[in-house]
Amino acid sequence: MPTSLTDIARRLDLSPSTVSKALNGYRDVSSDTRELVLRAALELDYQPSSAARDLRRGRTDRIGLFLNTALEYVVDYLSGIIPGAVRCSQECGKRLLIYTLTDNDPGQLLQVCRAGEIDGVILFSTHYDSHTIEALLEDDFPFVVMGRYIPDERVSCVVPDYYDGTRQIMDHLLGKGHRRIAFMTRPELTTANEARLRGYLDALAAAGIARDDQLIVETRLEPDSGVAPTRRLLTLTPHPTAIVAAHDLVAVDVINTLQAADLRVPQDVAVTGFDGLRAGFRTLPHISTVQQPLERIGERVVELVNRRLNDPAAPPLQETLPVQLVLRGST
Amino acid sequence: MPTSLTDIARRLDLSPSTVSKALNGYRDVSSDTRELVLRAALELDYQPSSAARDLRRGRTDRIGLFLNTALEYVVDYLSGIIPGAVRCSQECGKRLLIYTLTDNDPGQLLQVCRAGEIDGVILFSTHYDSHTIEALLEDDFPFVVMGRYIPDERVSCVVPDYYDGTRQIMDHLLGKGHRRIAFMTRPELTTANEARLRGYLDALAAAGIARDDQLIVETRLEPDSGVAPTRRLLTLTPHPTAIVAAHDLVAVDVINTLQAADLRVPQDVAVTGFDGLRAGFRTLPHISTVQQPLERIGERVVELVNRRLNDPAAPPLQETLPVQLVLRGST
DNA sequence: GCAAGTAGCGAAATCGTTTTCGGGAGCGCC
DNA sequence: GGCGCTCCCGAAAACGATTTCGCTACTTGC
Repeated sequence: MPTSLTDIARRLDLSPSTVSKALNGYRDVSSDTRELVLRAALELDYQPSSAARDLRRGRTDRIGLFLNTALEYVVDYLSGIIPGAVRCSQECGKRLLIYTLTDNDPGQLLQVCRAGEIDGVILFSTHYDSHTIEALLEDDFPFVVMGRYIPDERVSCVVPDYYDGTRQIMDHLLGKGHRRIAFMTRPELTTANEARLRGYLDALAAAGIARDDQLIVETRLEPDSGVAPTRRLLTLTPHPTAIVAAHDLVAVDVINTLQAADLRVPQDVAVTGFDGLRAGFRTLPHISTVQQPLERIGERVVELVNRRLNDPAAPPLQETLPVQLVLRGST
Repeated sequence: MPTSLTDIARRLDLSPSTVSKALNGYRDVSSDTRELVLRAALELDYQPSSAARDLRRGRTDRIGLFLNTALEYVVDYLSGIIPGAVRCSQECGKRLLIYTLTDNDPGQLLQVCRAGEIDGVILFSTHYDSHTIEALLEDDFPFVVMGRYIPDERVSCVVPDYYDGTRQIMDHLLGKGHRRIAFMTRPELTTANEARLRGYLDALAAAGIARDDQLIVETRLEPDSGVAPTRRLLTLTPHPTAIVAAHDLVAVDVINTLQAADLRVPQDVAVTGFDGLRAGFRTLPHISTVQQPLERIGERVVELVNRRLNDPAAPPLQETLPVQLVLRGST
């Protein structure tokens, strides 16, 4: 049995109210008793029951982030996001919790929110779950979507500039003289993929290069998902001289596959990634990529949730954060 | 305002007690009213307030896992552990929460435990924090240590067989004819490192090879931490023909460094990893390693916490799980 | 017809806080 | 001496669930 507030009260022959007020910095308690209370609390390792306190105050000062554990990509990405999110939530006096979904069941997210386990939630699903979002809106529950643009002015989101990032990559490759540039996209029709594809096509058009659908291939988020598409690209004659991968983890597969086929990177084929994950350093050469401001995304996403918590009437915000081309060895 | 139990009671003209009993499967409520209650709960999207319920029941059905976000290694390792832990905790009717420590402050862990936010906790710190463990023992708070053997019969832990794994690696390398085998250890004096070192030395002794301290080098857990030690090993004449890395992420660095020095893996130098992380697939060749039963570790660790929750008198258990040598291209 | 049992429900206590309200003591001021 | 004020403190009502206990009405058994 942990020590409770009444334990301290009994020990000092005070009322629970006074003890509570002493601990919470109310002014109507003498500095002498405050001193006594604080000392006793320290001695007894007192920690207020979070359940009781949450119940009474009607809030938890906790923010949840839901994680789909199935995907390696998610973990790498999150490890970049979390430091910023944690720091920011601490500054806001909140705690960041990561919930692990079993079977990626979005129903659990709604359960947790409705049960009041958390005050707000950060959505980072790899699939756009419109039902969940609709339910959260209906419940008027604070949430922010991360890494995915949601075309709905009622929902806040923080996304990197996919379009600009892709154009920067393309301009870089075109500047190096590449003309046959392959593009790897993902099968899902998200606004992110759409923005990247648009960046690719616009850049080609601006350079006066005709679109060649054979050079546009799909990859998934699973491990080794970049291998097969790369092999397919190599069967083309002439094969592309540059491959724009959907993200860094795919780029790793691409480079490994190319090197296994005795092609040199970047001399024979240049490769680019996206996101700026740490995986980009795990190949030789290191991967040229578009660095997302991961920490900053983490910060902003928590800030937006927090803003909404402090002011329920705060209007939703849709933020696009600038990205940066990082040239390493693969181009 | 989410719907509460009394909302349902008012709507159906019942008492809160009856509604609660209907929802919780008590038998002293007619099937008719039960039906009504369940229907109403569904219609109103009712979810019991977790704070109120936790407070009244004196438990939360939540298990916490504390994460030090600073280290890449931790994230990779955890992504292997989590699926098993999540599945098992769901089967036990618990939820697994990941807490993010700010500044890796162990005080926060005690706060969370004492506040009753969770019923039990899984410890996975990269530093052995004896004060935290002592405090948890004193509070009689359920916890299990993961991936680290704690020489104290009062604490439960689940660890892979570091000694056997290292011996398997060594026997494999010795069988291939290697005689100059370098060993990378970590600076901390943990039982895990000690077991690995012992495995290395015992294997050498069994093969009648003299210990050479120049071949034993230290690495840290940070990115690129394998680069410098590898370079140092290459200055030796003759340089080692095999390098036993502390874990897979270091092995990646080792391989990259070797290849950058125009040495072929495994023809010129063989390399082994440890743990069986996904990073082992991100090099060419893939890394020969010792596969930890990651999912199983996740399962067991949750099971041990759960066992302790169901039976407070259950004696602590210290489990060593078998590991498996996985040969890929790097040896 | 009566005692005993059962089914179905509600009243009320409880978990440990927070917060409002009021009250007594002490003081200064006119 | 009365009035108003400040300073401390405690009583008590919440928050929303769970759970014990008791009550009524009805059935059953003899």
